[in-house]
Amino acid sequence: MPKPTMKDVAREAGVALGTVSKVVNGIPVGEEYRVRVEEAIERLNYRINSYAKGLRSSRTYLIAVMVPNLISPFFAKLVNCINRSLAARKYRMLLFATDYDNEQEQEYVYLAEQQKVDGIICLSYNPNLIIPAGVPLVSIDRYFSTNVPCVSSDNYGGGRLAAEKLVENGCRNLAFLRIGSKLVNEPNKRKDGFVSACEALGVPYTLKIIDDGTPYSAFEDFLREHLHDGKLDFDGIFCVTDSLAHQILGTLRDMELRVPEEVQVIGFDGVRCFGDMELYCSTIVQPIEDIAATCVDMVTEKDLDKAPSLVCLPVTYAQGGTTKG
Amino acid sequence: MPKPTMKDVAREAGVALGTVSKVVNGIPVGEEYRVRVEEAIERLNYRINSYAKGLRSSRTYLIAVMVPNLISPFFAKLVNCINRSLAARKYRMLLFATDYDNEQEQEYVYLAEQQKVDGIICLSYNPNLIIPAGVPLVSIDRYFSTNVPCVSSDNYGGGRLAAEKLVENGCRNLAFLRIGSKLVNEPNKRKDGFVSACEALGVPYTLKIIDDGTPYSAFEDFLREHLHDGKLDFDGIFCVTDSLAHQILGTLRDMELRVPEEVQVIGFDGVRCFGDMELYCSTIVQPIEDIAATCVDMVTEKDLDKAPSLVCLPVTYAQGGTTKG
DNA sequence: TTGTATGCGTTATCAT
DNA sequence: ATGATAACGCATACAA
Repeated sequence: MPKPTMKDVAREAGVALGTVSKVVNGIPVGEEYRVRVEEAIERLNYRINSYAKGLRSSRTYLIAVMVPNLISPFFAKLVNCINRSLAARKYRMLLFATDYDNEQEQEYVYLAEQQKVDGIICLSYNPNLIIPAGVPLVSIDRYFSTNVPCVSSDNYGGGRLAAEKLVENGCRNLAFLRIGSKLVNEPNKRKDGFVSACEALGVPYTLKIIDDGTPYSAFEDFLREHLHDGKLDFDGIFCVTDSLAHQILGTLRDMELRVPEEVQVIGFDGVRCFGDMELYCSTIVQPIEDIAATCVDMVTEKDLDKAPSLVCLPVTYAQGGTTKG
Repeated sequence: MPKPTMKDVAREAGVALGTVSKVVNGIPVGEEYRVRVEEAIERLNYRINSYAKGLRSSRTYLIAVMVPNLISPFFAKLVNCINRSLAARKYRMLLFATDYDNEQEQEYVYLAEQQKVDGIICLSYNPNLIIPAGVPLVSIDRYFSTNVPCVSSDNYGGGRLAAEKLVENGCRNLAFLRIGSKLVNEPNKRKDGFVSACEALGVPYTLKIIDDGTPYSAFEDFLREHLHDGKLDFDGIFCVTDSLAHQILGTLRDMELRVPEEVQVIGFDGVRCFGDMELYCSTIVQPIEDIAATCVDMVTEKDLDKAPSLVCLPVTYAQGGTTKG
């Protein structure tokens, strides 16, 4: 038994095809007709065919979401929140994990286009990503151009906040640690904010920025160079991500430096153990829910053109045990 | 400028519509024609409309994936792996997060059906889930019935392995800790395997199983009851998940019990910090990649009927610092 | 081997 | 307000 179509429902209900369509789409129709159609739908267990619908109308209620992966808890939670926001608006989500592969990302954008998605939410660091006209696209964390809205957290402010918190907690000599691709400029804003606050506060600081390919041991070497008689030159370290902070904490432990007594550490992201338990470290928390909600708002909005080209969401500080306060 | 259709390509290339369709679908066609069509496609930047295609043909290359959420690192990694396996076969993924809501799960199954997905991979603990005929569905971790293939890890074997490893490492008095819904029977297999191994090895054991609503402190109370003069009755604890093990480790630390010297702890899942760093604890590792690959294999296979109704994948033990070996 | 014509299930535009 | 009918873009059986 092939799946019933509107035609079958119409025959079953003894009404015309168009009437069924109206009932299905909530368009007003005679009370008696409506009931008959609804009963017929129930009896036949009819379900609308979204392909036929998508072909005819332009709305598909499908949004493509592109992220590097779901292994990283930050991305995972982001996608989780986006999924919820989307579901609340009756949108479905087509998910693409790009694994940071530029070619794949481009491929997926085209795929999304041919899937006739109503929009794309993408977190990509591909500098050359070609964005097809006609499909609303919202970018997370990466600014492409004025006509591609970007939503991100206030990385600059977060960097400032990190420095301020460290100083507030008594630190007098700071370090900023970062690893990652040179192409990605958002993390650099964290650095810029950090530097700006250090200078405003008149606190000395050191930057250690290593490239993506560089092994982690570069940081160990760096820290060891700054270790004299069991005492570290720095009493406050700001790491560009919680993940890095977590690694650094391990290294500090190996060096027998007590945290937060001798060195205080702040990360960035606000990632939690098992997704919802304790923080890994004191950190600057990204407002993931807000980012997700904002993206969904924008991408499902009719007029993406008149959307702001950059939305910067406020971050907050959270004490996670690796700072004094 | 509306998007070009096959008709436009045909006109541009000076061939018939059918010829374009053949070229697009890789059906042999005269060399000269093929080239002309491909050039026209390139010129017009034509992309096939998957809704029209989906309407016409029955394959949509869309698979629906349903999981409770992506916050839990286990689910996140699972979805990540499924996404990869799917992509490798040119399938797209429609993602639904159910938040353990039975009603939503049912709703999503219907949605998937109307989206004409080629199959559904679902991780649901809904005992009454109605599975529509006609859409291949593969279940993860939950056995529905013989005609719904289920793939899961060897929970029973994992339970055995945990007990064996603890005993192998010198434990003489074990405990099994579990929290969760009574409805979910897979974790009970972990318990059953654990019990079976304990009895085979002649090692005394205690079970502490609490209900989903119960606060975590029930475990703290339990442990404190078994603490005499700073010494715990148990020297080996098997926790039903890594997440629980993680919490228990915190409690043991508060009780000033040294791990693994005084008490050894084994979790279940094999979850890692930040998705890819160190383990949280010694653990029984679920073969997530294999589970994902198996699901994708089965759900994309033509004849799901002749698939085995239960595939049980082997787990492994991994030392994560909370056991002696 | 290439072209033509029909229909997939729906929506929307018409008359009625 | 309801019913008939023409697209939507593509695949395919059939004719050339």
